[in-house]
Amino acid sequence: MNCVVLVGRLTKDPELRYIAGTGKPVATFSIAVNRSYVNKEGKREADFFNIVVWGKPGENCANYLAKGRQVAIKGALQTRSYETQNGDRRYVTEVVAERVEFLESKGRSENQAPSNTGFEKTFEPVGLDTGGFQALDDDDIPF
Amino acid sequence: MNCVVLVGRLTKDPELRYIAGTGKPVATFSIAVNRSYVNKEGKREADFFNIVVWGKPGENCANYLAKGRQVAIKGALQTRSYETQNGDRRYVTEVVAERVEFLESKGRSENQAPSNTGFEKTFEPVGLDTGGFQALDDDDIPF
Amino acid sequence: MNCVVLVGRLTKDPELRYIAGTGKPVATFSIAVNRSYVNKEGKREADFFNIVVWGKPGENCANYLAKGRQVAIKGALQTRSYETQNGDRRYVTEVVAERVEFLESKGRSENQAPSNTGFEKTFEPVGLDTGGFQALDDDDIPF
Amino acid sequence: MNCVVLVGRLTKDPELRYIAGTGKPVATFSIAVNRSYVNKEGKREADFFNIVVWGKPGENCANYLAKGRQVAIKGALQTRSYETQNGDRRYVTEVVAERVEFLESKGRSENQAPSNTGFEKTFEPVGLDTGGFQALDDDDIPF
DNA sequence: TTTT
DNA sequence: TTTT
Repeated sequence: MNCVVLVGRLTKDPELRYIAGTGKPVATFSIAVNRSYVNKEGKREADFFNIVVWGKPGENCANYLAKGRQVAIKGALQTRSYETQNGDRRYVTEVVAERVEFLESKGRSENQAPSNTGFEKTFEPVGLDTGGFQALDDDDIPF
Repeated sequence: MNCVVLVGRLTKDPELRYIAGTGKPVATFSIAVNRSYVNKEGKREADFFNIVVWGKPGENCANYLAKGRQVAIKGALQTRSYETQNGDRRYVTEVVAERVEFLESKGRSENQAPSNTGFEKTFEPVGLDTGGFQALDDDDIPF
Repeated sequence: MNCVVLVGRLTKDPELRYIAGTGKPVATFSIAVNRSYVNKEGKREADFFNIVVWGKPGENCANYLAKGRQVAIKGALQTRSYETQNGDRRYVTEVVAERVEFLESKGRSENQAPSNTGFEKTFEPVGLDTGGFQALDDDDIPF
Repeated sequence: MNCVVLVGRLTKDPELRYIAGTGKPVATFSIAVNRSYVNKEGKREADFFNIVVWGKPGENCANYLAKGRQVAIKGALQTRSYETQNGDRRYVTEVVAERVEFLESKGRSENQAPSNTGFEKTFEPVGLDTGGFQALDDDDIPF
């Protein structure tokens, strides 16, 4: 059992890639999630998480999301390791999203999805298409 | 909003530390969580996550858990950064457990909690005492 | 292990009550959560859930939330039974919220929290004070 | 966003039905989830939830699960209404499972899955086949 | 109507 | 650096 739910805001625009060979789309972005408590200086900090979205939903994220947009994400925590240029192994934890819901943003208006996407009206949450969970090759690391 | 639920097995015995200054206990361990799908070779892989448990529940983990034990964990994902000896910043993602439930293990009997803890009978799940969520200092990194 | 996370909108204003004897505050309201899929008529339906929030966070909900506001809720599923006037037992499932985050609403402006609450600026998510999980007496049923 | 994770034990054997028309299988059962806290008499109570599992995973539940077995369930909360014989509308909340993992039971041995299912060895968690989320007709109520 |  |  492995379940993660996060609500946060994109720290920059999503990146969309297509896996060599299969052509499978994968979007990656990171979100800032405000902590529920404040630190000793009385400030609310945030945590930053890398999100991976496979398939058509990934394309939807790339098309409709942008820096500053608020999203609700459900998925699974995943660890991945890769080799650095100096040959040692590094470990990364990321969230493979099974579902991404676009919440209202009202952030900086320059970051808004263009109104002609019809997004604000249709409110189309994206679900991950089946079979979306699979490993990236080492030479296919999205971050 | 930041919520993680995992079910997995300890990869080794928990480590218990006490924060310098406050004396606050903190247990750390990592768990293996089997993936829900199999890889191209038809094998079920696992993900490995670092778990942090503060306070009395952390002490309970240190006392009653051991390598191989199965647990259900609820908590929040957290990122932490630290400086390496060569001066660059490294980021770690871990799960700060708000609740740890001990599931039946029946693993290798040498790893079992001793029966005189009464654990098997009373089934005492541990809850995190309040206020347990706070940052570790850089010189207090548990991993 | 018992964990629920929901994002939805209040179907009406919260109700605040104080438990006889202890004086403990408890807020109750229900939220509409849009389903992730559409029905055979191509419409997106919603599910409606009863939410219970104990203590100071319950008072915060009563003070700052109103019909139409969007919230993210983390809590535990709970069943409760009560006797109807004709003497048979009825069962209710509700979500006891451990945490309620106020998301931006921008709904109907009459439903907005008054701007002088400072809510929009300070973004003060509420966490449940400890010990908040306990049973209502039969004569203290909030719904 | 609508996410539930539960760990509990079946209160009786699952029931398997096939929807009239489509022939789609659906398993239903209820589980007892122990609360994380004890009541004023110092006893740990439980909550009872109805679980619905569609498709092949539902058949797997019917085949391999039995009263007393421990499971981890991930899914979505759902409300359903039906009309009673005296014509008034009743509301039910249930968990539509998207994933059911069989945990070790070691309960009453008569309730165990027969060892020749290979279940204990292969540990085959069931995932919900895609498209499994849909409404029951009123005349198809599983509970 | 409830499990260990 | 990993568990059953």
